[in-house]
Amino acid sequence: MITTDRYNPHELEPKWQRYWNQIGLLKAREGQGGAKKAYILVMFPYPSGDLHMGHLKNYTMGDVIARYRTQQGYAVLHPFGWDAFGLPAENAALKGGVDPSKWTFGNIAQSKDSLNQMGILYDWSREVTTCTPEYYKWNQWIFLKMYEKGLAYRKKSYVNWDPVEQSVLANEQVIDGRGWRSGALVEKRELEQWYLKITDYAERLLTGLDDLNWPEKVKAMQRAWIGKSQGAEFDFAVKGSEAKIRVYSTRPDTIFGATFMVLAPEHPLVAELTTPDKRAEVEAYITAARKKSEIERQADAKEKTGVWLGTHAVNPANGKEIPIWIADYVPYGYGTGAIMAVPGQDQRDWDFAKQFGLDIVRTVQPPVEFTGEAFDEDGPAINSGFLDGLNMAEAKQKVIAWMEEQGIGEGKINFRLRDWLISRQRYWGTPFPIIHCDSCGIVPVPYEQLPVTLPTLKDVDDIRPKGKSPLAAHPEFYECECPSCGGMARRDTDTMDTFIDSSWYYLRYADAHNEELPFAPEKANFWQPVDLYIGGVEHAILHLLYSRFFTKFLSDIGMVNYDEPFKGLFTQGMVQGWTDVGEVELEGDTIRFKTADRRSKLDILETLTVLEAKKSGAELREQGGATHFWKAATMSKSLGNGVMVGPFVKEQGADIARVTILFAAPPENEMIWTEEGVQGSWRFLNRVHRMVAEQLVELKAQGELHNPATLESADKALWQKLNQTIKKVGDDTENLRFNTAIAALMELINAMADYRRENAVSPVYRRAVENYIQLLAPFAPHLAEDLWHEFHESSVFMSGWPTVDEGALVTDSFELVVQVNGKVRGKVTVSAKATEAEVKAAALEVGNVKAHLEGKEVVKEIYVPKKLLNIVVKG
RNA sequence: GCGAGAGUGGCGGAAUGGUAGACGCUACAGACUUAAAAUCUGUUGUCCGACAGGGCGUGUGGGUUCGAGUCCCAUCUCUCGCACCA
Repeated sequence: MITTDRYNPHELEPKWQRYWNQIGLLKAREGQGGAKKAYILVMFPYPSGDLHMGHLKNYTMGDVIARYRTQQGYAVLHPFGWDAFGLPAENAALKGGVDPSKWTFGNIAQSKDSLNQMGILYDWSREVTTCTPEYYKWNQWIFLKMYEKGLAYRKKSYVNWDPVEQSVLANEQVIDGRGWRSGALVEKRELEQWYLKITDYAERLLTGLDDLNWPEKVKAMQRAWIGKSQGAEFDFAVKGSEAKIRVYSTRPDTIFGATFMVLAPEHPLVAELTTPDKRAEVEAYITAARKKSEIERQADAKEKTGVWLGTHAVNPANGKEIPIWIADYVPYGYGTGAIMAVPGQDQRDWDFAKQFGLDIVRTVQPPVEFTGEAFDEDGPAINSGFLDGLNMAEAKQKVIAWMEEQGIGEGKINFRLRDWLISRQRYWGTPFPIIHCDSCGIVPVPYEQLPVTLPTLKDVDDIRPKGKSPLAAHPEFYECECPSCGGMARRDTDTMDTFIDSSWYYLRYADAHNEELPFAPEKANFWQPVDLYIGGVEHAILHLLYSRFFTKFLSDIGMVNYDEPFKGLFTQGMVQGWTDVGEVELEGDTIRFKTADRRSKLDILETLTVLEAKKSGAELREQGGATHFWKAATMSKSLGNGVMVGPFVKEQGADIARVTILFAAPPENEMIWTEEGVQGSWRFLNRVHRMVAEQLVELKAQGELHNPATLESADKALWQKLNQTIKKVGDDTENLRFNTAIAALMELINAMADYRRENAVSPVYRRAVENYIQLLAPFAPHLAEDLWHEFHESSVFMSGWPTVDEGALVTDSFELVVQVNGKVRGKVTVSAKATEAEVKAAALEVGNVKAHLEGKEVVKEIYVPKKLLNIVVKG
């Protein structure tokens, strides 16, 4: 019941939130709605406590779609959970001595509160928290299944070591040579660790991308990461040795131009191929290379380093002896860790050859105008014996056939993707269900003994990083009986990468409380695949690739009948807030910062000109007699520029926040949260509120709208505008174009206000008001529900989605645009029934058109029915 | 260097090859008010013009077309991602 003329969100919002809980709105029910199901998923977060508007954008978008689909009568699954294992909980424990579990659940409660206050509805009965044994038991189960299939294995190898986290990292977690979380320079260490054989799925992970409704950018990133290349693998004989050096090349056609060879410093043949007089130099180089960080290795690609081993290989194509070098520009992990260097066709080899005075032979003829160094494009082969004259494709084919005939090599496809290293030397994660037994070796924990539970932390000091697993300090955890021989044995004390947790959580939602299996296949199959997955683009490779891998594996063992988890993906833009970067002083045209903290976080130079500042979107503001530098920046805890959900909702309202987020910009763009934007949302919702509140009595007194087809003039126009809006809001919501959907609603309320200036409340107006509330409901659910209950007993979300009266979209007159030579010269309203000749006649009557035709010869007329007439004249 | 995408008012942004700038913000003017806020009305790309109307206008240069923000070619700038992977 509307008790006041004022729109009072903080009074009505809690009321309807309680109501939705009561009626179980958005509780997922398999089979409801016939065959129509919608699985709407947002990437589950790490539970970090209080939320700000930046956190809320994707949840709001998901909620809009979930509510929209509910209104349409779909069976909707809109679940939520917590990616709860991970470092911050350990850090909090180290800092404050809090138990990681307590800390995590405290944060979850706070975050949940923020979500509820925003009116974001989930089926909380399916909530998933990854740090609970009920969940991670199934990480262990899946791991054991992979172990059985040979997809989980142990390997000793050079791994990425994060010296700050004191743990190893997967390749995907090393960004620009630094740990993705700590930002520390990653070192190489040789360790034995658990790996998952994601490389077995490389081809399927690549081809599966084609049919996905994902942003092209994300697909491109995954393709690049998988990095498929076609070429050949073949042997070079070593002079005076039995050893053969195997190389991989995508350009085997250039083999005649191979004038030297390069091995990666870690290559196992290096020692054997080094002559005694070179040994000291070579060993020094290897030691130096190992110490070098990735950053240093990449620092200046032009500046090549390397050492000749003192020996020669034989080019199998022309029998020439070519020197063997080692250099760190050849990565050991890719291909065979050795290359044939063809400086004529490869710039890196060219640079290396120039640096060390090695031979350069072109084997592809560049065009005459070519002025570059190495020529890596197509052209006729030269200096290449039996390949001469052939183009690249022909030469490749021929040389591979020749290699196979000679028995020295064959065609080969290579991937850049490496196996996934999943061991972590951390406490707060899933223990490996593996036992090491001196007599039996590696023994998997039997399924019936799962879960292997994480021991309670006794001493905070255990998790202080010291390079070995904290669980090794817990004999009560690792001491065990070997399931195979019954003797004394030791559990694996590492924990799993937290990305394991997020690789299948979307399947657990389908059956969150199953105690027999990770999920029942038939339940997963009902909901899968996810129809719309919303999250940040920062997960374009890591999480999305791992999840696809897991789904393909689970599909292979018959757990699901889909092998792509996320049919639709949407990557939302960030929310920025105005940020006080710090106090500055002005010297003429130059701004100089007095503080560095936020300035350096935002990568802003210490001094810059006023013009540069303006160009970057910054503003100078006077406050308390000092000048401060303000700039929009992504909301974050560390910058302190987040608009917090709790206080905002209390003072302004959840619907206002939702509309502000949705209307400000297209959802894939970043948006800047501003006070003006909030004002605009308030004005809009207030108008909607008044539209009902101020004429409630008249609205309720109206009868049903019976025969829309007989409407006249203003009524007819309103009916048409209403139906156009129903169509537009529906289409836009389908396509996640919330900003234009809300713009259409604003247009309609403008049209309705115009109608009321000249007309009394009428049945068609009442229908428009009711449909308006239904269209508004996904975006501003509290207000819509409140207004809806003025007219109806049940929820607006159970009221259906308004259908478009196609007949209303057909007009009986239209505005014809008249152009002369493509320029608009007039407009005239014409009956829809008018013939083309009548339309033209009407157009020629327009005064301004007449003037432009004066004394000219009409050459041509183009008529676009019901829209436009273009008269082409000459003279 | 390679890949993906984007350049439109003072700002965020709209425009199935067919009226460029919807909708909102800002600003200005007016109404209401003792006053302010809120609200309502109007104006708001730019230049000429009192109006009618006209010229110019979607990064730049070409092209296709009766007609181009949209399609094609070239070019510049920006954002994001990848980057010694042969």
